[in-house]
Amino acid sequence: MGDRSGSFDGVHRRNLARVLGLVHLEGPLSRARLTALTGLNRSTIAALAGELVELGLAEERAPDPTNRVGRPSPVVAPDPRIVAIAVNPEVDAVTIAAVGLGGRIEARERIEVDHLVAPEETARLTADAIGRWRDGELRHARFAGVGLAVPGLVRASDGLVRFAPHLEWREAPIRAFVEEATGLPTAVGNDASLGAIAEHLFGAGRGVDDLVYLNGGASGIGGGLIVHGRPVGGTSGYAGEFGQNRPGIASNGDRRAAGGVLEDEVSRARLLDAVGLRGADEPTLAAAIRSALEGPAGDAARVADELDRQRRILATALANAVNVLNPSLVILGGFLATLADLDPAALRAAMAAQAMPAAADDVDVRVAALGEDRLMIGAAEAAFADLLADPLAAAG
Amino acid sequence: MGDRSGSFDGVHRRNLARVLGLVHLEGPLSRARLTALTGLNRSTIAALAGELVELGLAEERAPDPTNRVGRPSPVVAPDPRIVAIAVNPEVDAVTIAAVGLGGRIEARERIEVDHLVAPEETARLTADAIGRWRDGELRHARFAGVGLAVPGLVRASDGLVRFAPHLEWREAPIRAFVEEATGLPTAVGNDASLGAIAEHLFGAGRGVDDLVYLNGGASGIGGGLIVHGRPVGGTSGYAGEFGQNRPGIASNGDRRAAGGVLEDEVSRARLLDAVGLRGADEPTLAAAIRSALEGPAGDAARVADELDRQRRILATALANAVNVLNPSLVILGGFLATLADLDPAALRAAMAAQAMPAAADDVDVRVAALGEDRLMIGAAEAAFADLLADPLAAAG
DNA sequence: TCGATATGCGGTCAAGCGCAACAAATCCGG
DNA sequence: CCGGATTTGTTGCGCTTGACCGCATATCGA
Repeated sequence: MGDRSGSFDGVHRRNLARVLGLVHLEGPLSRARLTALTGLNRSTIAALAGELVELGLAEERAPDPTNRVGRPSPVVAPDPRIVAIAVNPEVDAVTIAAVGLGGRIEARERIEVDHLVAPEETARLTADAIGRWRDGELRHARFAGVGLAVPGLVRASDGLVRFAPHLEWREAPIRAFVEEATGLPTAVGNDASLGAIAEHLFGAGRGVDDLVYLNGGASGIGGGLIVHGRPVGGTSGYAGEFGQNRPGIASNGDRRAAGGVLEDEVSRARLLDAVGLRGADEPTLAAAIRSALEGPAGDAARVADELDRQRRILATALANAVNVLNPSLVILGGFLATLADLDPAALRAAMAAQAMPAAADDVDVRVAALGEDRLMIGAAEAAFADLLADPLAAAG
Repeated sequence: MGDRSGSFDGVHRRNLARVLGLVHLEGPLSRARLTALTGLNRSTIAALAGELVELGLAEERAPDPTNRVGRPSPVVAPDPRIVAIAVNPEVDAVTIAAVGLGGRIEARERIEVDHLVAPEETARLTADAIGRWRDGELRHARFAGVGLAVPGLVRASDGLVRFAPHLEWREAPIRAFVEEATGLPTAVGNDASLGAIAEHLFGAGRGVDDLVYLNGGASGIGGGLIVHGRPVGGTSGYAGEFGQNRPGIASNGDRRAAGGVLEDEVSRARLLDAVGLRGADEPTLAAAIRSALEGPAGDAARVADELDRQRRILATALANAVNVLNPSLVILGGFLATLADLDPAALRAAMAAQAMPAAADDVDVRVAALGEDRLMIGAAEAAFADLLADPLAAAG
């Protein structure tokens, strides 16, 4: 029963976490604003802020010049020296970044590889990058931990990658490898789930407590859920695998001949195919689709058909999620954002037609906001989680 | 900002709620057991228990005779005089019950009606029942509130029934009606969602923090989710409408000609049809199916086919939910329980075949445990919610 | 009957937050 | 340029609450 939540100690820790969490999420805040946001007393906020400064987690600055009467309030900001290391191994590269407590990317490296990286190699690359930064541009930084965004199934309890098809990792104890190599506490998560967390905290889903996030990548469709303002992991942390779902009803009689799942039907590869590309980044693909739609009639019709087909199937999947979860927001990233952007009204209408009217009325569909920083921010968030949950235990 | 969660007051209230919640959920507990379960000090538990007794929410009894050494510890039990009124309007009857804090049904009435009850009439029937009980068998009871389990879409914020197709209620402010008629604080919820809560707290889902509940009734398929140990309502409280989902992939080419949703394909009416019945309770239906399967070969094959078809479609819907939510348990109630019981292995296998292997491995499929008391218990839980969340505010 | 175990009870202690009074910093109007 | 109004930081005090300690008490087993 080590939680101590019923005791004074618990209150103090919670309040400390609350203040740190606020400056982490909202950026620098005046003490006055913190008293208003937390409901705590001025004197309490002063004490808590002082304690965070002493722990090296926050800093207090001179008040911002404001044009209002009254004594100016000092500004509490996350200590810029606290950073987390975010790592995202992919098929063609490993991206490593140092992310500050405030959410800023302090440093970033994309290490191109000409072979599939093994888990051990990923750990080594991470340790190397940390070493370089420790001696160089981040000489004064304190490294809070490492967060990995892995494109595959990750068991939350021990950070084991059950299966990452494109990296060809199986039952890889990546957390252990990275902790061993770096000496830092490490968190591991599914890339799409971490993307959902990032969008929820800093992106298109700010302040929204119930949302569904779907991301379309080259490797398939992943996603994540936020319920009650908290990320949903499920029992083992596998939650959010929308790509494996089967939307739409099987036509009567046939025993589900085509075993197609969502990510077989709604796929980036099919879009590339339709416009005759072989690998392109998202803007290129979007531009190619747009120009194809305005090109020769035959091509245009074929591309429009494929877009329409994918949009309808995606709409069914979204409608299913909306019926079950009644979210206030659906966020689409990757090529799903492209698909949505090409005709937002059509997607919305198709979804509304298949979801319960009441639930469909509540839901907003938006495009992801964070771009290529998303996974770095999500992974850093995972790395910061312990610190933010209990600053005293993690930094004291 | 009236939550006071950061202050001592907050600690005290939380601890009080914790102790009351434990005796509510687990039944009578010795003070010694409470200290172990909460991690609080002996003296603290003694004080909290005393306070609950003074508030009239609990009672302390002489120690149970135990065969262990040491001084026996007094037993803390929920005060049997505290009751909630649970109401479930249906097409052919309104069921009203008085449920004790311990979860026991203290009184119950099923009022048959020969017409569809209006919301106002439901409120009146509830007030009448309370009046009779107040003067009669529950003379000494304290009524904590009213909980309604409505077979339809309920907006959580104000207890408005958006649409209850079988009752033909539309935009019915049932909460206001019942509060007006009874003078008691009233909570309203969807019947299946409340059933999920009941099964989670007292039934097949005890102690399970991530579960999916699906109930098959005459009117369709409803459900509820528990995530992080908390019921999921969504933005407006509509969450859990699995019946409106479309499982299975549309066969290529055709534009989803059959617009069938889950509850069109997996339905009690079709099962009744298959065995040639016209309305029967669940045991009768189950018996009819079993005997049909052992009857003439032609009939048996037809019934088996229909069972198989429904089972496959249900399995797809379950697999979708398992992929997205990674629950540790799926609970099936109503005719879905019958469907599962007839061949549990087949259902499980069909689900596992369509879900991600890792997620499918984690999940257990069980049949609901509470029977006809389920909705009464769920509705009572909704009525007790305020009291359990903050005993001081609600009873002081 | 006595020792071991476990609990209740009362008192003391420490910790955390709210509160109130005072001081400081800013704006505004004359 | 000055004084009042306003807002907020600072400081010391007091209240509340739960932990801890010592002692009394209750039960069981030898």
